Amino acid sequence: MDIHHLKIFVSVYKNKSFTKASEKLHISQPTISEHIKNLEKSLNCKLFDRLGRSIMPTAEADVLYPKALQILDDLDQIQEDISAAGIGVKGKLIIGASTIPGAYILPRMAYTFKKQYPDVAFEILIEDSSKITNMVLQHDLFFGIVGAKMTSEKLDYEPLIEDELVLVATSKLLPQKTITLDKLPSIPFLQREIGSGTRQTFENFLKKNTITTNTFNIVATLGSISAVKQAVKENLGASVISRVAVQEELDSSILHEIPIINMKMKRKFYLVLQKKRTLPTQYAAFCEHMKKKY
Amino acid sequence: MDIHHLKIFVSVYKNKSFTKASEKLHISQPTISEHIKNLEKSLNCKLFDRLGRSIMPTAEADVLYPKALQILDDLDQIQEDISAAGIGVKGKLIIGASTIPGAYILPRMAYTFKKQYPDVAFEILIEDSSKITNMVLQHDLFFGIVGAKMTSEKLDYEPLIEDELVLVATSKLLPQKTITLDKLPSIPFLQREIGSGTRQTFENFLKKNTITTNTFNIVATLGSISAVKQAVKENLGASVISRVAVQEELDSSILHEIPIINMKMKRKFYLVLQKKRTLPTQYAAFCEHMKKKY
DNA sequence: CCTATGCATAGATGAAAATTATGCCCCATA
DNA sequence: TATGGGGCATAATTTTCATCTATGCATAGG
Repeated sequence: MDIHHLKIFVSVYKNKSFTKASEKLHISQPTISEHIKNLEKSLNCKLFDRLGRSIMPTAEADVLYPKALQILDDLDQIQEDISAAGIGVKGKLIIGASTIPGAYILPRMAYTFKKQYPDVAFEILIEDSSKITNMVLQHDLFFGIVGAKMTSEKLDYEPLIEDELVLVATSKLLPQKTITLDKLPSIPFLQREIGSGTRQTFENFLKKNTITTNTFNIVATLGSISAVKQAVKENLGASVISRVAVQEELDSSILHEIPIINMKMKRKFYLVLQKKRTLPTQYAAFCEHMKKKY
Repeated sequence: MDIHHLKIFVSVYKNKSFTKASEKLHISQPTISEHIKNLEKSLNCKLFDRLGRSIMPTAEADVLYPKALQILDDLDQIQEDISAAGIGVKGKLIIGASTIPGAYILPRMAYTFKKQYPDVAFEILIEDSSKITNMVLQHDLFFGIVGAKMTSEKLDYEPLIEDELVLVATSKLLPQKTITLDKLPSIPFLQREIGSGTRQTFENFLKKNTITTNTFNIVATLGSISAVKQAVKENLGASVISRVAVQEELDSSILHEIPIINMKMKRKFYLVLQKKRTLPTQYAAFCEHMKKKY
């Protein structure tokens, strides 16, 4: 049984005539005869009594007719639904991000995006960059926002946000306006745990200047940005933190930034997605939204 | 869009692979590729991202999948429904009948039939034979039960019931056991109105014996069988009535039958239906039921 | 880097769908 | 009762399209 059979059957039933149906459908009358015959065979019943000059639907045809109409309607509906599927920006957005973008960038983005498209819901998954990237590779995520690039032919990286690691402290602890690299070991320092992206990035910058944190005066090692921030505020020491994570404290002068002479620790966050993957509408829209904002 | 496309799409979606789908469906992999491509074109959207070694359904595919499943299920359901349509004897039976069968034969038939098949409902339409027959010819009725045959190539007549016109009266009015034809004019007689099948049949029998009712002693002309019966019971006269219509009164000796010497007024009732018309199950079953009973 | 796996493409083949031509049946009309 | 036209069925031919085999190209895993 085939859609075409049903269409022909419906037209014959409506027009109560093979010939009229053939005219309506712009196909020849023998074709109609043939298809009705096949449909009757496949359903194993007679659908129309051929009375010579006219035809009469049988009881089976009366049963079939509304069901056939239903199916044809459903099919049309599918076409519409599929076309409409892409129109509205709505649905869930599951977005992977590493710590900084997940905590300090995405929430703001999500907020402004949701104002524009209220029918979206966000789910932000915070994991380290490599885990996020792997999830994108395994199609567990449509995209992620990460600080580290992984070399893979399958992935597209789009630079999204400029960030910078800055040395911060209270002005009480470090009243000076600037500092030189060689003075760093002399100040009490708060660091993140091993594996933290911020710590890794920082140590990479140090390595370029052939320095390690071994010589540093480490007051404490803390497991999160907010723990470090809290400790800095309480004068336990200075620390190197993403600017975006301490922007608020810098603006309100709770903390202050001490530029390190001859050292800019810029870094970028990237949108990572699979080159060949088709993005659902809401993801594509959010992607545009983010690019526009920066 | 075609059922076949949907089947293939569903299999690909389920198996997350063109090749696996092709194996399941016992068709070649290029065929699958081709069909998915066509489906994508007809829906004007991408359904799967081809990632080289694997595929991923797009958002549109996620929308399509449950709908496609639904349609396929509905189609299967149709097959079943049509097959099942003929199994149960149920539904409405609209049956045309002339007066005698409509009043004295069909109700009993309907009663016994409904005991066997409780899910049927009867509607008995009482009109004269020619009107019933025309309704059958115009497909307003599947069949009728009539006393008069009409010559038409389109119709099938099946003899159903033997009936007989009998002279009845109370034993008080006509105590004799038999009567001769020539004595009829001497007894008070109740007749039906012109146009009544019973009167016509009776007069036809008289005509064969070169008699008319002109010489009869007509006490009254009455418009229905029950009116005639009532009048006979009240000793207004004798009358000629279908045996089936007075069987009860004869059995209980309220009336008695006076055979007319050398005169048998047998007649038949026929089931009339269109040769080429397919009967719905309940009609076919009722037809068999009636033939078995007589 | 090589091989196996999986989808796409091209060309060939065959089945099915559509068409034209025609026949038969029924009905209406003269 | 004969005749013509309308309507479905059948037959033979053409066209279309689904399917196949062979092959190419890309990717993932060893």
